[in-house]
Amino acid sequence: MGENGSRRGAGARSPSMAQVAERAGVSHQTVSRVLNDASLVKEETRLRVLAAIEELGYRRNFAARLLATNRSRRIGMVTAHLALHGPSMIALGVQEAGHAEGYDVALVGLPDFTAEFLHNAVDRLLDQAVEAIVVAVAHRDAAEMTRALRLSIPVITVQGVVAGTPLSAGIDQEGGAELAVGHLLDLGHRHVAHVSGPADWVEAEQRRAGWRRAHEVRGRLPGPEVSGDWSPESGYRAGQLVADDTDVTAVFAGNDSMALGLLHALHERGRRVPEDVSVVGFDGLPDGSYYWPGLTTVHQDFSELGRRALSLALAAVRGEGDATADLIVPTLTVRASSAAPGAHAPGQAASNAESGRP
Amino acid sequence: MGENGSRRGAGARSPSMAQVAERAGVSHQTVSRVLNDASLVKEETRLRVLAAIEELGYRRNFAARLLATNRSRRIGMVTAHLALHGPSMIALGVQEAGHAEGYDVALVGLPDFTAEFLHNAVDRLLDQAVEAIVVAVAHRDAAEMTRALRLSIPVITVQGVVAGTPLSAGIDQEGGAELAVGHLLDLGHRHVAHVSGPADWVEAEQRRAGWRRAHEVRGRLPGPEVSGDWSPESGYRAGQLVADDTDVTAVFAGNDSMALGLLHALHERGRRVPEDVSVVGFDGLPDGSYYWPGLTTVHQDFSELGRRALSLALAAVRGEGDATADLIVPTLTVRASSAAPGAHAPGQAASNAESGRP
DNA sequence: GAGCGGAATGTTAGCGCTCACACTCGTCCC
DNA sequence: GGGACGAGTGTGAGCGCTAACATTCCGCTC
Repeated sequence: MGENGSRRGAGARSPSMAQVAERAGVSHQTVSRVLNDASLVKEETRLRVLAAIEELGYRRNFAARLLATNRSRRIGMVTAHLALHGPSMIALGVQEAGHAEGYDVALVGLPDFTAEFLHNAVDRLLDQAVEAIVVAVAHRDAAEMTRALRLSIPVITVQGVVAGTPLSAGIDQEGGAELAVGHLLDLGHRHVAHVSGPADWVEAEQRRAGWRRAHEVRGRLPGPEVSGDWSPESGYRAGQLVADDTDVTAVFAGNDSMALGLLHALHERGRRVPEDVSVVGFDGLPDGSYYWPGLTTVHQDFSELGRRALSLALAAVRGEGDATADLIVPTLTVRASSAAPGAHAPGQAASNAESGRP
Repeated sequence: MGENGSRRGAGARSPSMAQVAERAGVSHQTVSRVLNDASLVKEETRLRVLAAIEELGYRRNFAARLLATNRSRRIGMVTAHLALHGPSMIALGVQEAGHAEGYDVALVGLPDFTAEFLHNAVDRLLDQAVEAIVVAVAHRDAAEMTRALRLSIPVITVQGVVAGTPLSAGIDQEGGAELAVGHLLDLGHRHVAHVSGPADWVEAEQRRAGWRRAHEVRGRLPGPEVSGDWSPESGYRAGQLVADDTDVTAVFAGNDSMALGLLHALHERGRRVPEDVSVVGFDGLPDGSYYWPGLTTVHQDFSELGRRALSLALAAVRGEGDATADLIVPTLTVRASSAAPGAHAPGQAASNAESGRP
């Protein structure tokens, strides 16, 4: 019984090209042609084939196609901290841009950044025959570790990149930090304290450099530095120190999360923001404008970063050489958490200086 | 020149099983056996094959294997709002659990929830021959829309599920909400206001139901209700209304983000939290404990949810029927934002009632 | 009406793997 | 000492597709 012996495999096989061909009364190759370069097929035949495809609910078998062509049209992406704003936006950007180019993007999220996880992730992607891999891990070692794998496909790094590195796309961290700190200094603060990120992150180092540079170009000495680990908790601890030092009137936090913890500590110790202490963050988290008070921050365009990374990947796949994307210039979003030193609370507007929304 | 004519395909082909076989002096089938059920191969041969694999840097061709077996060992997952805490944690949970079971997880993030995007995403996954699809989209229509596709593979829904629906895993939203609101009522608040989520989200409805129920079982009438859309902005607007109504001493926000906006509005209007108004959220965002004041919230175990979804998927793939996972019971995390009505500010501890950390 | 050329289609041979089955050995038993 | 047996291995076909080549068909020219 039944029309098909289907002696092996798991689930029932879906209709094959041959079946479509039979139904349309043509050869399987004509079906293939319709699906690929329809140009050489007579319109009438084409329609007949298309109808057969429709009727059978045929869909091209990816595995067979890949086996025959050896081209997966798939890009791999590995990212740690998928739960964070930046990485997930980058991933989304890469995916969208990939789809627009007819590429599929295989995303692997690392539960944590270790050599082993990275190895596994890459392994998994290679199994999927990806044509290039985008690594969005900001750890200092990540880029090196990935290159150390000596893959035969292009590897694009994003985040934690040094300007000019081939096959990398990044955001100008130092410039962004300088922008933020300059803003505070120009408001009249004598110097600015810094809560830095972990030393083994390239970006932490770059933001720190921008902080120092902003002081330098104005002929000032930088304020005190406290080291954190990106977490709100570390920002909170830093805030406790800062709150006790009345010499500090402005703080540049290495990211928005630490700024959040910092604000918490300042409130707890009764220091007013921005009247007593101004705070500026980095990242542009969407929630930042609802922190108390609304957080002045440096906004990074992560989606754009993802898009650039993907186009680098494609260029490399097409053998167009190892290009580098220009660094993306971040922008400063001024809200209520930064003001001139000793400024009066400007009423309700204290909450958030952004126009339009709260 | 060269040892291989390699007349087609893109990049150079990697070594094949046949080449490994030749090098090891065995048949390709023996190599296959070593890779699969090593049991039937003599130890000595096995080692020889393994050595050849190592030397050649051989890796099994996934496409060929898939073509022959018709089993991809791949699960698809589609999620909207990948940038949000919940969805990304679920995705991570699914991925991890999948890997542990030897399955690969293909993740597609929807830039937005529309029928077209969903369609595309599913199409993409089908191309990859996934054996099941986990849909983590909480929109009311999502589950229906996905089922309407009449796929021949199992579809597991997660988020926005109704208890008892086959092939679904979820968190007890109503129970969680009841827990939160009960906490406020038991602190002595006469009634609790609610900032609800969008009406077309199942979860918004369920949390709302829990809010009502908590009042009901205590013989109270619920407080006023304001509708929001999950965003901090909508929470902020709701907060402006709540702040003007001194009758409101406690608010249950549909999620933590809205709670954040709500807090912002209350501060702006000079209403103290928790002395004048208590606030409780829902989600358990990691940042919540650093909001000002630390946010009492309902904590959901998203990773566990992801894990359960995956195991349902595997069970379905193995034809073990359309099971349902028990609803996960969320827990209440009490912090400084909730207190008895009219309570005095308990000094520094006001910031956060959690023990151990700030 | 033979011959030609290009458009349209068909035929065949793999891509690298797994599955089903065939085969070759020793070993053991009656 | 011949046959049964099982451990270990080899052989051939086929999964569904594409690439290269072969073939047919048709309208045209001279």
